Amino acid sequence: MAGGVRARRKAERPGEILDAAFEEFVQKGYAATRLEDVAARAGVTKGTIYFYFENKEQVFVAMVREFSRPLHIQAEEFATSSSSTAPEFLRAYLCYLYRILATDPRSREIFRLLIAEASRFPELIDEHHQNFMGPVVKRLRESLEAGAAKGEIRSPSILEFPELLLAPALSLNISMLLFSDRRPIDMERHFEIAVDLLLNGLLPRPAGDPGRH
Amino acid sequence: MAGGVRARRKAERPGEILDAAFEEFVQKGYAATRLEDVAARAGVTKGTIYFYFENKEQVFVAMVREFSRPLHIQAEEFATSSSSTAPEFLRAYLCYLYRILATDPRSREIFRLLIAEASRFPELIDEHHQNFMGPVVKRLRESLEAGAAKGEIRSPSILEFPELLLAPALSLNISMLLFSDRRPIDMERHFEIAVDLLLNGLLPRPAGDPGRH
Amino acid sequence: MAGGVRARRKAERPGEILDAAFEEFVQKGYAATRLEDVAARAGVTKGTIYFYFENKEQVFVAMVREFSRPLHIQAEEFATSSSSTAPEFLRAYLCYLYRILATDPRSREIFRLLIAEASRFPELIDEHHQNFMGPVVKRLRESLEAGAAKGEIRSPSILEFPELLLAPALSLNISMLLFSDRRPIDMERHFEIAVDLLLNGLLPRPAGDPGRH
Amino acid sequence: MAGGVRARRKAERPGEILDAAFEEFVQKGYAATRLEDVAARAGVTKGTIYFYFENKEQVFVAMVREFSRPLHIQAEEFATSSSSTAPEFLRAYLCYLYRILATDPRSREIFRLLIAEASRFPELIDEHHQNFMGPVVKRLRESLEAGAAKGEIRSPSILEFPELLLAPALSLNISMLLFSDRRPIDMERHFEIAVDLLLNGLLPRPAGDPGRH
DNA sequence: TATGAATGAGCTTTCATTCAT
DNA sequence: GATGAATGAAAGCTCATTCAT
Repeated sequence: MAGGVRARRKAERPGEILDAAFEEFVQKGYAATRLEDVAARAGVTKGTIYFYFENKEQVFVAMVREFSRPLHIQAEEFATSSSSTAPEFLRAYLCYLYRILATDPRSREIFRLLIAEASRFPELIDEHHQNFMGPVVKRLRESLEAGAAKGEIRSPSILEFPELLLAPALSLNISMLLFSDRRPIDMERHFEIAVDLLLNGLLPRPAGDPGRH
Repeated sequence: MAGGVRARRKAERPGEILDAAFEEFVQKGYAATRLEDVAARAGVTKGTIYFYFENKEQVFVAMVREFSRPLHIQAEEFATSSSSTAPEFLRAYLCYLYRILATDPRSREIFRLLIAEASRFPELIDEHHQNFMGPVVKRLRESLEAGAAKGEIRSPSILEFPELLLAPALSLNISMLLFSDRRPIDMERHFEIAVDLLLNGLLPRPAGDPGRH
Repeated sequence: MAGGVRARRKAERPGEILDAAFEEFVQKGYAATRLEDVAARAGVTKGTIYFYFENKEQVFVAMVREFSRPLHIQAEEFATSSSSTAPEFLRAYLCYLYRILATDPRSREIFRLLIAEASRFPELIDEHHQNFMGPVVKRLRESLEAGAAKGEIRSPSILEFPELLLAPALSLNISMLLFSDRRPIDMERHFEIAVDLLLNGLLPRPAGDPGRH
Repeated sequence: MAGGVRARRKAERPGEILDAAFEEFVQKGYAATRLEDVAARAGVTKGTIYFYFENKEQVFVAMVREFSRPLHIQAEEFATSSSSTAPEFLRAYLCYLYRILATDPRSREIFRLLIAEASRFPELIDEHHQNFMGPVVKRLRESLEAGAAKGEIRSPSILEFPELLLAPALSLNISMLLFSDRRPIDMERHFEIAVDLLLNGLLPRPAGDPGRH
């Protein structure tokens, strides 16, 4: 069919524009990105962008939403996933957070953009909080509560700030943003050490303490 | 004295401009800040800014340097401060980091700006790394090494990423950036819980383990 | 045809802008010309100029090139035109130079601009030298050489500075620049007298003087 | 005496400023010259210039007047100098014009500035015409007339445009402006050839040609 | 006299946005 | 649907000019 290719093209246009927008916004930030460069990268002209999106802000918002969706879905899935013992779950959970915040380039960059442009796009932050941070912290709290009830958690005060468990992954993300090319980081190792630190702490146990297997 | 008022004025002008620049850049980010607004806030006109600074970039750079100086001095002092036992030092150290990254408004905002504008001002990041991050991590590593030698540290692998100890403070900074007004945070409590988490970990000790008081 | 008017418009825009630029630059010089005035004269807005040209310098350069082209073409043609006897050719040649430098308003003004803005646009001078002055002087020298060989030229030392033959036309150009409106000049007459002066000199020959060795 | 140096300084200030202005205006042209650079070169500050001169225009005007004065005086002297035979006078005259227009750097540059900025400073052109061009052309015409009466001049029509005799010197000036660095010019030789060309012309005379109708 | 901080009008340049085709 | 020429509101920056000291 003659119109097939064209129709498919047409259906894909917005996505191609958002892909291009992602690259440009990540590279230069919101204000310094020119819609003309986005268009060029997407292989269209400026006018075409305005056919699909209201204005520059909406391109940014749509792009962030588009690239955040997988995160939101995963967060949702995690929130309803079957739990196991607290230590096991927490390990799996931290692993997931590392992937989102530090390992997977797409997610990592989206997070950076949110941090950098937070004050200009409060509604995006709200969405992110509602769709990602909220479920994640909620699920985290439930697990910690369950663990605390079973005596698997040493100090239940962590329930006041469950997001502290995100800190290492977040910290790694920021480090990569700041010192990106300057020194390579072994993320696998970073993860292992962070898990060990959070679960078992820095200080040794008194003699005779086997810790936990 | 005849020239007193004017001379004093003049000597203070650059500082007043940088104060105004701080407010504006923090509020709107680098690109969205208009130098005219900075001037108005400083009580001068555009031209005056160009009398003291080469261009917008240099205003930003000078401002970040100006507001980073206390940090750099503190970091240097810390790096040469007398140590005590590892647990004691680490607690004091985390307290210091909380003040820098989350509690003191000036330092906190400077840190955010560095994060947000990192890619546009790599030389500022380099400076910050050299003057703040570097000494801090160095001092941290030394303390951890000393502690490990004395058996005060459980797992010496933390020496591979001493900056993990910054993670809670950094995380709090980001949280306040993202969700600032949405919910108030008890930073004192956050600090206590983070210290407890890092030093003693999440998981309980087997029966008979007194941990450490 | 639907797109006709617009397409034609578009194709003509750069030319219209350069026409307007010519008028403004000639009237006020490079530095004192405002691109906004050029735009207004061309019936467009400032932004349109930047759609077709990189910046003010490039507008100037493009304009000079555009208006120099006919000169360069003519110079090239002259350089390859069939010669006749030296006196005949030189007369025709001086006539041509008068047209370029003094009579034709476009060429005359371009020459003035080159003189006035020479230090800011050395590359334009280079081009002009290569495309106009070069061929002209070359052709001139050939003719003088041929004439000298045939004994039609009295003193062959003119070959060291063939451009001396341009002097009257150049001088007239400058006079018109300096005293433009103040007194009208009969250019036809100026030409005749200059030709007579150059070809036959001021002084009478003594009786029986053959004028050549 | 303490005030001596200072008083002398003071008396010299305007001259020093004009010297500096000369260098800057010659180098960059009127519009592109910053009064601040003039001040710096003169070893004073911007404000000082405004103490001695009304504004930028007046600095330029005063400078041109200052540097034109020797020319005007010389022109006046020439206008009243004792004449000799036309050929002798004309040779001396052309020599003088070469010095003014091409050889002496100060005069040469002033002439260029007048050419370049003619349209912005018509009153300077008027002055120059009245004080220099006028007397020179007048004196020239008188000499030519005397020569013609004595039969020393071949074709009296030169009296219609006596300034044609300036053409070689003017042409050399422009050449040096346009192609200054590109090739060195032997000005002595240029002068000799120009004199020969003007006085005796390019073409040989047929035997028995009386040279005047 | 001389200074130089301060001004502000004015210029170049950018770019999101529009719209006739 | 898509184009890209055209717009015009900003914004950065310059610099002649002023004036309190």
